[in-house]
Amino acid sequence: MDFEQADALNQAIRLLSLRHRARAAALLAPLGLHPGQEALLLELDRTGPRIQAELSEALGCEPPSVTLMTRKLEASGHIRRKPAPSDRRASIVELTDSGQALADQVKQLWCALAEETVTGLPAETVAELPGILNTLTGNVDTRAHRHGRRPGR
Amino acid sequence: MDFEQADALNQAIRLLSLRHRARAAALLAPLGLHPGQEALLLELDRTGPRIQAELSEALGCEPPSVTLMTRKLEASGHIRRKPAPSDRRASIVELTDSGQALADQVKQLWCALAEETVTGLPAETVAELPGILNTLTGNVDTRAHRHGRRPGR
DNA sequence: TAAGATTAGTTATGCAGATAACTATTATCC
DNA sequence: GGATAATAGTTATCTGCATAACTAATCTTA
Repeated sequence: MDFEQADALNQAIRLLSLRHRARAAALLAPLGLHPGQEALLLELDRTGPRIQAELSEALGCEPPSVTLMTRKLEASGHIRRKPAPSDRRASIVELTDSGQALADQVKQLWCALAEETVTGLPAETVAELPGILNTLTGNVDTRAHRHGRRPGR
Repeated sequence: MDFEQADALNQAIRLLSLRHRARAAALLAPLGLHPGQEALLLELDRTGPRIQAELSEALGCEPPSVTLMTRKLEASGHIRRKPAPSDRRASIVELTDSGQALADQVKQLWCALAEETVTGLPAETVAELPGILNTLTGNVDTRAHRHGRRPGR
């Protein structure tokens, strides 16, 4: 692959990251959320209470990041942490009522953001897009090989 | 669009951002670069000396970010700043010899990263990918409307 | 030309996310 | 059982990028 193509791709990914995150931030701000926190709420909404190590794995970020996210969401009353009965090292994270309500709002925003994002693309392309992006992610994922987890999808 | 699809898309973009950036960071680290800095070097390599305001526009990040990037790259000797003759507010940024050499190395890395990223995708999809991603970026770009610049592409 | 608006750049501060180094607990294996 | 390894979580510190507030220079215009 020549440099022109490579740069077009890498730069496109970089810019999409910046702009999609910025747009998400703008949409989440009225809810009092910063980008990244919504992922934790959605994950808890999807699968129920989890310990932080599982959240770290599911969100694709490192344990110290989860520590900070949970601390802030706990401080704002959207999640609760309680000790895991079977393992005194672990703490279980779950949504509070306010967190559940917030997650429901985020889900609506999330739909609006996704629709806005794919505006103007043919439905067929839209349908393929998550799979394509997951392939790209899996190709550059150095994380998947660390804990015996197989690459994305 | 229902939440499942929307979340699949938003999450895929978020994860691709994290992993592509992390992979870039791993590749750039041996050159002594942090992710983001390579974009500035490549831009200067592409178009020659620019003032910071132009770099801010081209890189898609805000002026204070450019201030910090240029300061660090100047400290490491890869770029040089000189006053603009026609505008005493502006400073012109250009590559040093070491910066030019570094940019050439980055260009090679960039090709390797792009090829790694699209592994396993059909060539036709790869060819369409930058355009698709730029469309997505343009759709969520709140920046383009600020300085009379038309969206993406 | 003098007043106001715009633009280039910086500083201060806040956030997300990373790694490194550490504690406390649990698992493994001789 | 007891030493060792692995795991859950935290703290400290680093990065990039953001906004807000500011200075200095240039442009506009009345």
